[in-house]
Amino acid sequence: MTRVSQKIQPFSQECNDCPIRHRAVCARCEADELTLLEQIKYYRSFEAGQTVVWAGDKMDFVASVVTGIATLSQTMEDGRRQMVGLLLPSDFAGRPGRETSAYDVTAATDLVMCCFRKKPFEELMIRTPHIGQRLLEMTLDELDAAREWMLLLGRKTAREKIASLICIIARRDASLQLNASDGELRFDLPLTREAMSEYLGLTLETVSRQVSALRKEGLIVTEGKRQIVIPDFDLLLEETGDDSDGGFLI
Amino acid sequence: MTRVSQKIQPFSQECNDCPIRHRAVCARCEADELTLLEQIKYYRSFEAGQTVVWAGDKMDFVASVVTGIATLSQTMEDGRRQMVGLLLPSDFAGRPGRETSAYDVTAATDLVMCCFRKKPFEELMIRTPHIGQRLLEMTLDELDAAREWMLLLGRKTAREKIASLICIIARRDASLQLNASDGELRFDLPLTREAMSEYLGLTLETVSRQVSALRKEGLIVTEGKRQIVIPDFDLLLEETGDDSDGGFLI
DNA sequence: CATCAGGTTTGATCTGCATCAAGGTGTTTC
DNA sequence: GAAACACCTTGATGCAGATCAAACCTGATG
Repeated sequence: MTRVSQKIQPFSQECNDCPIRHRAVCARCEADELTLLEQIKYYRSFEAGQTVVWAGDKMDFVASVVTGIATLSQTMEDGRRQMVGLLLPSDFAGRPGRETSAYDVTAATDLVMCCFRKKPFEELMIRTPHIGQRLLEMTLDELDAAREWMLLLGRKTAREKIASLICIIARRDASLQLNASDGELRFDLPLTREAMSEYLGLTLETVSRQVSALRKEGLIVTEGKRQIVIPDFDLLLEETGDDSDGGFLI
Repeated sequence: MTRVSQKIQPFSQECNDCPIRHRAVCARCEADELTLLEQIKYYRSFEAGQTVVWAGDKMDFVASVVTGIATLSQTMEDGRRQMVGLLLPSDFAGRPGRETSAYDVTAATDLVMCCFRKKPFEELMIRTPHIGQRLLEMTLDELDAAREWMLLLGRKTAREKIASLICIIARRDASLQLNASDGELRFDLPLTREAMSEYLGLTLETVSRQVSALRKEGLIVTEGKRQIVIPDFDLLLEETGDDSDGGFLI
């Protein structure tokens, strides 16, 4: 049993529409709450590259990702960009109690989001406190992920950053698709080199070079454009600089 | 009126012991809730440099900073360290629902914390939902701060990092002490060069050089060891690389 | 007062990543 | 099928910040 499979916490796919992702139990989705959510929800689709909202724009909804990948980014006046959030299916976007978006929200791939109008959602939160509780849990998880990310940005080398990102995606992907066969791990890396560079605080040239380096050393195998195979997850994990156990759980 | 004073959101000093800091209204501290908190709280003092808990250690309390500064840091196997949280008076530490600390918690200065035993605190959270609500609000604020911090770590130059840190401390300090006289701003920078470097993802030599550079250019004035004067806050703000308005609020 | 220790500054040199530049690959469009 | 486009790779060069090293406070201790 490899370290990957140990760490995976599968959660029910059927709950993607629920604004609060469930890690395990779906029964907590009480019927009336779901009915209320039903009434205020609507779907929006975006093509890869499209912007969902710009930083500073009005954002009168909260949403959860159904399929695809969305990113949160900040931009400096001179154009330097840093990704600060990566939203995979079932992840939540938007902040109750805030009028405008603090970040650019962008579709990294084709994207479907399940949106809930903010006002009624906030009212629902007051009526059903366990939505707030779950939101708190999720926010604390995101904060932990952000702090792991800060370590990556502040202290890791380019090589370690790339290895870390691949491991993070692999884990998340595995936990979504439950395709973790021991040893080898195959998945889609659905980010462009540019998106990866924005995630990692590097330039896209450096990303390209380091990916090539890992490929040449056999730590990863690339098939076609975006498909990645990790022959030995533990071996790649050693390149991340992370503590070999404990580690992060994103 | 300078940008500093515009942004300051003073909150009552008397609420330091309350595990949830109040930004404005203190009246929400209902009497019975405070009584319950009274029963499960105790104080702990630490000297500058002491460790409160190590990452991975059992942490059976949550706490808020009464006086002094605490830091959260992560350490890599080879000793590289990155600060991921900076706790000033009234800030909250610890995560309900987690047994062990994910980070090293360290006293950056002499420190007094008001601790609450975790178990009863969690029970209290269930009984009084608005504690959870405020905790959610605070966690969202922390997440925003973490994301601002990620931009700093990933994209800013050493000079911009230093300027940003000084502005952040100045703002927080001003909001605590309400001593914001327009124009000039005087406060304590209570971090060693090493702590600053851990915050910023730099070496302490680089921190020292950049602080000297800002001093030579007159953007800051240092008095004695740790006292800092900012003659013109807006001028320093321009060195941070941040959007001149909007910006971050922590 | 001399010594010491923790923290700070400054200098010299090195290096990892950014920058600038050019070419490659696969996919869409007409 | 050729042109256009989006994305990726690789090479050459430069520089910001790391590293290594030494000296400099300043307050504490005997």
